[in-house]
Amino acid sequence: MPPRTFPSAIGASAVQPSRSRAAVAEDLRHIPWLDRLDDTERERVLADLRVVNVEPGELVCRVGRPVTYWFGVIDGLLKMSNDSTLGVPITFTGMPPGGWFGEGTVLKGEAYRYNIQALRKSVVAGIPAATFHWLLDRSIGFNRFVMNQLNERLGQFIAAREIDRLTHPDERVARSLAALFHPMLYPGVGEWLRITQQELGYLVGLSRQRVNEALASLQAAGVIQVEYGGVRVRDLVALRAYRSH
DNA sequence: TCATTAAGCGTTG
DNA sequence: CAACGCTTAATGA
Repeated sequence: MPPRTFPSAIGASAVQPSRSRAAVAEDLRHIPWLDRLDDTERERVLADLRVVNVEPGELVCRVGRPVTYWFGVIDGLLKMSNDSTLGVPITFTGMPPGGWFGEGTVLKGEAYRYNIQALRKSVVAGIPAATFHWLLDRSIGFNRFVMNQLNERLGQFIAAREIDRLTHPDERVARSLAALFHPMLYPGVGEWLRITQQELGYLVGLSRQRVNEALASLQAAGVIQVEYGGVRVRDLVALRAYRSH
């Protein structure tokens, strides 16, 4: 069975159940821009919002597909990558909880330029492109959120270029981790990031053993704490600036 | 030679 | 069962 994309995953909600009312209510608390809207705006968003469970490997959106939704990660972990049929598969970034993405594509009304795929069982929300534009046209708070998001992501982009230049695996892991702990882009993460060493390996481009070794170094340096099934930050600034010796 | 990796497998949470 | 640690053989600078 070919991987489903987000709209069809919604359409298949009879097969793959939507979230329960209680679960969705809990999900809403994890949407960082919702409290910037007025009552009218929030009412429309709640009417248009779709929240679905996504299985590991499932595609949330696919390169070349026309834009349909602006997406957010409620729970789980997604990865953004290029189209592997067009060349060497490259993972650009991971998308942890609290992250919203696709606004560049929605703004331009173009086709998606990346594949977004679930690395593990996740919960993904989306609002239709029309709703996104409607919010942009009337909510200053929403505009601020999107503008700030674009700005912060530009910083991530520069950081990613730096990571590419780093040769030492420990430093690459440190910077990549720091990016995932970004408090504004991924407010759902907090201090505790649920990510396996294997998943981190996929994102950074290293093997599981090497990631494990790097995490041990970072823990020895006191910047993180390695725990079962994830990582806890102790010192985000130091993690970002970590140098190996 | 040295660092790194994929794969397998036993252990642990 | 998922995540982790450990071992081994292969790879490449």
